[in-house]
Amino acid sequence: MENKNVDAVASGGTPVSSRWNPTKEQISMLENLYMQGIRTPSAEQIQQITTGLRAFGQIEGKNVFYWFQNHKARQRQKQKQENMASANRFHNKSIPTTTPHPCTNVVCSPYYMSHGGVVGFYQPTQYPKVLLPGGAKRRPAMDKVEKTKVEAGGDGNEGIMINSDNITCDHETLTLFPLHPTGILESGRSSDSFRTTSSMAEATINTTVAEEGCAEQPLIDFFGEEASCEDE
Amino acid sequence: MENKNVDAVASGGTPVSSRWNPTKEQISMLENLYMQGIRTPSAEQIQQITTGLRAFGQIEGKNVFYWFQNHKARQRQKQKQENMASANRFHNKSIPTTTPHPCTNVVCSPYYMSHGGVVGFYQPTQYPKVLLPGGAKRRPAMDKVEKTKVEAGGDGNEGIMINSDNITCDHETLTLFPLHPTGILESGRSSDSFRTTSSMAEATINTTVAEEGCAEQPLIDFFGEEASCEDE
DNA sequence: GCAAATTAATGATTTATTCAAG
DNA sequence: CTTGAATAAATCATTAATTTGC
Repeated sequence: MENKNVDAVASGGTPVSSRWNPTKEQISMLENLYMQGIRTPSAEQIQQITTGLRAFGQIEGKNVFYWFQNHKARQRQKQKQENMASANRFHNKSIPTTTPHPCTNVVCSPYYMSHGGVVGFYQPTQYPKVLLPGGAKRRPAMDKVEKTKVEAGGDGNEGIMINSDNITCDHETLTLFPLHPTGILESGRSSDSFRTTSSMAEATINTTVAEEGCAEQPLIDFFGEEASCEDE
Repeated sequence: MENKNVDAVASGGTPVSSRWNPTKEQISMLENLYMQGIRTPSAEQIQQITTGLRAFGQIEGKNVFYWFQNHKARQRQKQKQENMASANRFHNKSIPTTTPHPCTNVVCSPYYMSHGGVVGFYQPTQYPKVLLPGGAKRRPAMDKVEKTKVEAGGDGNEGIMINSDNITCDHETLTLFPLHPTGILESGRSSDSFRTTSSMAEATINTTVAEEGCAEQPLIDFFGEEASCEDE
């Protein structure tokens, strides 16, 4: 009963599970990461998380990605329902089945981390919720700072920024999963224009194709040139 | 005047363009593909298209993915506006600023290809639009074709299926971009459970990291184990 | 004619919704 | 019913068109 997800690609070579079945440990760790404030992990983070969690069972990057997406969304809607319910308790009006515009400004959890870094497994009872007032944009980054010449010479301190909705991690050492407190990772600068979850859309398919050399490739090949199978 | 997008990574070494700037040829080809019915290319297709279009300039898989997403969405909303406008001309009622539910069932263009295959650059004047009746599901592709044992040995004829919303490409040889009519590609079996745009969420980051061996990796490393940098 | 300012297009992300497996 | 997976809608942000003042 422990080993919930059988490896699924066992003997026959045919995968018997079409979708990821997370292990207890995996879920626990993902939840922990979420608790630490990670809502939309960057590509690198996804990669790291995946690599880490792979020790506990079959997992891919997209699983991590989807997990965060879904968890965030569902936590939010749960929150929203709770909010609506409590508001309803106050006003005692019947909720119309088609919710008109139930204040969509509520975000889930900025979740200020404790200053030190290592947070571990502690469970906060409640996430601080913030109601953005009407005119609050979602991404405070670079509002209109002279677009034409951005690199004029400002502080080169944009750092990692984690980019989630409004995570305010103002220190650069984000200990994502300090099981061992020895992990002193220094989240260096990503040194690229990527910052958000461009983990998706990288179109890598390295799971599907790119398995057996050239023989599996020619699906489109619309140029009709001598399909050189060697991408680059 | 002609060469609109300069290479942008020319001499200085600093990339001055943060986002993809498609070439005229690239756009033309993408539009052509779209016209042929491709709306949500599969991972393999994205890969192929990207490889093909790379001959005309810097391009990545995610660019292709995003292009199709955006183009589809914007074609759709353009259609919707047109429909709304014409309906408005009939009824002569003031449009409420918040459109109630203006028949969202309209899809853009199934676009039956000509039987031969080679279509080339010809431009149809108008796309045949179809109105799905109410109960049309969104994903007709591979309704329940036993994912658990994909390669069991059934008819290896699932082909590419294009999987868009309701593209009805019932023949397997979809010449995507027959500049040279010599491209007789046989759309082989994809042989995996992937079919839709799982091109996203693959979390590959091979653009951002994975550039300089091990030194760039340790961002998360949450397990604190001897970060072996070799994923597998 | 040209560069700064403004607007329009559109590439890139995030969020919401939906489908279906377990 | 829960939740992984996928897609569509909404939104943000950057680049090209364009206008405008000189």
